[in-house]
Amino acid sequence: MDDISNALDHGVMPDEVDSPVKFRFPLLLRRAWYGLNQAFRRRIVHLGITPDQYTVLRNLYEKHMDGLTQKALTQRMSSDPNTVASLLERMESAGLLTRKVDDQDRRARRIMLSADGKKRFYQALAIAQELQGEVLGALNGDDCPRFMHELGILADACREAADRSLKGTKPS
Amino acid sequence: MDDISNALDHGVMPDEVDSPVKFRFPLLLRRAWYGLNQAFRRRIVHLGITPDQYTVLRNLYEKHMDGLTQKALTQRMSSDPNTVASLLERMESAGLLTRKVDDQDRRARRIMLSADGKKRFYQALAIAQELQGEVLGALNGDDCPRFMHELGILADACREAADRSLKGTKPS
DNA sequence: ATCAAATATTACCTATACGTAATAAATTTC
DNA sequence: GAAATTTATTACGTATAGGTAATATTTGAT
Repeated sequence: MDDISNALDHGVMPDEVDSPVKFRFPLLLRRAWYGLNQAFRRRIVHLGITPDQYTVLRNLYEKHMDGLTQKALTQRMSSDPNTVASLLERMESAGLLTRKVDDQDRRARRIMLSADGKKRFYQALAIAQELQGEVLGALNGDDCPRFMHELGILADACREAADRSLKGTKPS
Repeated sequence: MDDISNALDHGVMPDEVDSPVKFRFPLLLRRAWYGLNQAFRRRIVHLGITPDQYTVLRNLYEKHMDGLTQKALTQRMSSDPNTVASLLERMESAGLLTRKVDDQDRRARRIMLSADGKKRFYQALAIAQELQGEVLGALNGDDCPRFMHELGILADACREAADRSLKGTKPS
């Protein structure tokens, strides 16, 4: 252990030298994600919903005819069943949506947008689009599609790494 | 209100048409961030630390001579004073670091890495670098620097939007 | 020097993230 | 076709995000 310790102590500051702060993926991702969320949260607080709740509303809106099960919503949100369950519980109490046992599969709950949820979604949608415009405006318009494509590749790589890390540490 | 409702109801599915899921910045960011965190969390759980705690350790390590105040750490982590306070409280209890009143400013607390914190940081660092390699490997090596540069621009834009959203909604 | 304004942190609260275990219903197996 | 397995959800616990208010200190203005 002291070998490593000593080596690093008077050696390089790992990743501080070969990857300056401005180019570290995790740091940049963190900054972007928290910044975007904070901005959005502050702009929709008067609507009585949070960024995550907006994400739920949006997913439900895009499937407003037949709704979604919690499982399906969990996947679309890149989230977790436990998180989604308590999130939906709060949203149901707030009257934003309804939950009823699914007809085909009585284990599942089918979630549906309420009229009030729909109304609040519309208001938040306009704010979200305005914010998205402000943020993406910082990037050269021509670079945007390629950037999003590459971010998608990295996002998939992250998810795959997470899945691999579940069972035998790294079963390839 | 029904105007908007009707317009959207048989009009386009906003952003579902003009921005397919695979190109929505917030969705991709969310997927990448949660995926990366989950992967890292699962790989370091045996060290008894979380991804956020690793971020603290790393920041302290890079300043291991004189430590950091909570305020400084908060900024470097793109985080929040409240969050950092409770995070450090847990880490101090776990023996990963020490907190003592700052000599120059007795309002502030100076945080310093403990020997054990340093040891666990080294172990997590190797895992972090391995993971980073796996994820970034999905991207063409030549595209990486430009991508990081653009992500940095967007991250800054997100933070600025958050700051603007604090006071008068959008004071420019 | 003294009182007001700014600042670092803590205390307390609600919303998430996510791990583990329990439950119930659907699916597979022998 | 009943038992074993898988799957959707809930229950419960710890960690983090971040808002508001209280506290202690430092700074700035008079």
